[in-house]
Amino acid sequence: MRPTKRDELVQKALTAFYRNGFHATGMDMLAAETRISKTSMYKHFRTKEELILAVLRLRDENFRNWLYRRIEELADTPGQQLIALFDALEDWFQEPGFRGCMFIKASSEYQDAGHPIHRQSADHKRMLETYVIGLAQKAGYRDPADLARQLLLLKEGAIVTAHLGHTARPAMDAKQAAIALLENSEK
Amino acid sequence: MRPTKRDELVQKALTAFYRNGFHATGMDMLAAETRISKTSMYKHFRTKEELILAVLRLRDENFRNWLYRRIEELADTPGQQLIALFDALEDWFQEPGFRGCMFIKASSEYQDAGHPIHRQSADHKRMLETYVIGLAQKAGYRDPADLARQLLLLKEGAIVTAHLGHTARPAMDAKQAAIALLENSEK
DNA sequence: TAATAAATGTACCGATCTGTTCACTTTGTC
DNA sequence: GACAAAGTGAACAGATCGGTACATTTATTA
Repeated sequence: MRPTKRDELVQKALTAFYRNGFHATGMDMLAAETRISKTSMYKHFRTKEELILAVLRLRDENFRNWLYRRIEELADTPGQQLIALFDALEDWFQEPGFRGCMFIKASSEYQDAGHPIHRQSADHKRMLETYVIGLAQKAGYRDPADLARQLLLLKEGAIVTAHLGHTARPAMDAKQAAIALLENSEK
Repeated sequence: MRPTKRDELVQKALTAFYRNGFHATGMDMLAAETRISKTSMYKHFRTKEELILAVLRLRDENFRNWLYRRIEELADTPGQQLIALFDALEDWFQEPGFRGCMFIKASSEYQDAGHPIHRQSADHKRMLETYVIGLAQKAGYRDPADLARQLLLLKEGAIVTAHLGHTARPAMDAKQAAIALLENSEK
């Protein structure tokens, strides 16, 4: 189907929420910034929460697609791709508008474990975990899940540290640590 | 010296902000929850932001004191203490009210690099870094700063992952990774 | 006991919040 | 050109936002 006002709204809302936060971004402000009328917004989404959930779905799709492709560009073998993950992170951290992970932010503002926004954020992290476990399996490691979880701790740590410190350095710190972990892991 | 209303307010505000978030916790709600009148709150703090900054100061003091002591209880030598950090984290994750790192949340809701709340959150992380570098130095590692930054990435990653996944497991994942990193590091 | 400081309750301010209503204009399709 | 779908602007509701005003009560201390 053709891209329409709805997609345009979700895309622009993503930008606004990512830059300003969820609670801090009101629907009036959103209407002004996207130049889409409030009436129209509420015709597509019954509540702000539904809009946020749509934004998170788009973010998940965009981010994972980007990451997977970038990793494939950077490395050929699964073993090298596990390391290339951190080179991709560095690219991300160096982007001008980098403000950390949208899902960490979302789960920070909607903390209840049962809240749809919190659950959807957790889903995103689980999908990434599945992906990295897959790489570790293909690379032939004996405990791919353990290894993947450790690498992902480095990834999450690098994201929040890069955001708080306003530097891309954590990407390379994490990469060095990841290399050490891989060298230490049995096949 | 008896605890004053001011201290009581800051202490209770900490609990409320930690559980509900900063934007989502209004001053009226805060007054109701702490049973301290709004008038009184605004006599001690001119703005909500000033209150939040006081809350973060208290949190920093409480958390670092707790962490340092717990680590000293758990291990004697600097080398062992670097690992005990992750046992301490596990204790924290298992506490009933655990909701992640207050400073990550704060910097998530107040994202501008120059914002006082963001800066103060970054200060907290810097002080922790100084502490861990100190341990790595005393333990005799050749590149204590590099090692400390890597260990801290594991720590931050474990915190956000424990919060999102509602499990304490990331503490032990991080601990295993930390042990591997230490074994791999030259003295 | 009297003076003083600290805390209270309540009502209020203007602004903003999420969400709705309504009359009107644009757009795409047959 | 007719018609329906989609989008618009502006006003509005009821609640809440951060913050203030004021008169009253409670504690501390001389």
